[in-house]
Amino acid sequence: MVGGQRSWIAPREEILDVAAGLFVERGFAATSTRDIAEAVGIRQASIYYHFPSGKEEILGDLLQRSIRPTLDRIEKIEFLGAETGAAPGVLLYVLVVLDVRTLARAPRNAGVLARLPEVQRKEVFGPFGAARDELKAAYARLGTQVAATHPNAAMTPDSNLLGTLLLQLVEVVIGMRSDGHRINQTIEATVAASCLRVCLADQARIDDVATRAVDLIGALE
Amino acid sequence: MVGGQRSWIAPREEILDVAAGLFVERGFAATSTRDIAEAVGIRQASIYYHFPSGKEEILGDLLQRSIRPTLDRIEKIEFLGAETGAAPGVLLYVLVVLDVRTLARAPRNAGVLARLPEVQRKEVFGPFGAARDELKAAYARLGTQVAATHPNAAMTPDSNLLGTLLLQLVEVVIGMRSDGHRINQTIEATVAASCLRVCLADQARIDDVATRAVDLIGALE
DNA sequence: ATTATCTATAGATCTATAGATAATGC
DNA sequence: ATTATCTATAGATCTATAGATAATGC
Repeated sequence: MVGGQRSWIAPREEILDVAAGLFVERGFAATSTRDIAEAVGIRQASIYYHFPSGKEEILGDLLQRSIRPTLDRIEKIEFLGAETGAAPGVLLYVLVVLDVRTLARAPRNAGVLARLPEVQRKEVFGPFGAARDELKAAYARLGTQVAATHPNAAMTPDSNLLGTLLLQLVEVVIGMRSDGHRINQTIEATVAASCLRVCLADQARIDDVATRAVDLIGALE
Repeated sequence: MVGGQRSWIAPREEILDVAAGLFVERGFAATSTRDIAEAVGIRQASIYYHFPSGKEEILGDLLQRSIRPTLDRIEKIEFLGAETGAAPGVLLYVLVVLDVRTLARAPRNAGVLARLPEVQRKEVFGPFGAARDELKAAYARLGTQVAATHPNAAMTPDSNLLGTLLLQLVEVVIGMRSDGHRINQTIEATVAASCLRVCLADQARIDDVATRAVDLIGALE
């Protein structure tokens, strides 16, 4: 098999890509295995050769792929923080910009998948939920550290809530992409600055952090 | 018909309530008219007596009900701003707290419905999307006014983006409710303060605004 | 022998309509 | 006559499996 020519895509990959597009646009339950097969150009039953458990297996794979780079990044950033002694504000800024960028570049706007009702509900997707909780916890840790240095640290939100707010801000780009916006550097920087503001940082500190974040972003991307 | 006893609910209302719960939990496409009927305790075909167009009509009704009080509120608040000369920060704070409270109290966490893929996609729900754009525009107006009074107003995000960020922050409570959290006054206040921070407000101003917002919130609720 | 497709199909849905039934209102 | 339900059902899906086919690899 394995036809030659130009731009050959492994069939499993093509199914994943096409299914991602349909799941994002129509939702999981509203997308049939036949819809996916037709969009790929194969027969409905052939889906089961690559994904014996059907649609759920496809979505499970997509979720895992979408969260993996983000989890790796947390480790790198927190290691880099311990290593170089970079300020928590810088680390948070870096994490936000890179996560925003990942969401902005994800094929088919795959970030939408995390919000599908089936993902919240079916236990098959439990591992994804756990990974997302890790990400939220990282935002909570970094955010709390940033706020702790503020003179009026008594106003810092509860750490869990702060993590939730920060992740919520980052994920604004998912909806923006759905609405047809292109995510540019201005948007990246605004989201990152907004995250720092929610952590009580003032403008002077944000300017300083943004400057110092540039190199780290370049190094980690 | 119209049986007496205690706590009678109009059948149409009961269908709406039960369907809201199922749509929120499983999604639209994954909820069949039979699921709804069984949960209500009637036969599948009887749904069509109350909603001749089926599921879409049910969801359409639910969306309209969920956005209506919010749109009314915008008018009231902006009228009240012109009337009393209240500072834009106070108006924004009031709007955020009341919207958070509405989402927190919505039966079945109906705020989730707005994010269902079918709502974004099907043109039947266009009016709801338009209403939501109005809400976003109100956040953009108020947020921009708040930021304009800041000494470094040059750092204000683009108005559209600011509106999107503020609405995104407010809607954090939808996800929190899905995760089983109860939304208390601390959370309300934190979300509202976070919105003001994104609009460049410092802690002193937030404290002042929060104090002055109390009466307006009471008056409008 | 393995890989990757196909055809065909059972069995289980799901939507929406036609028409019956029964109670209440006028 | 109107309201609100019911039974029954056609017609259209949709999933997942069985088994055939054909190409490639050893």
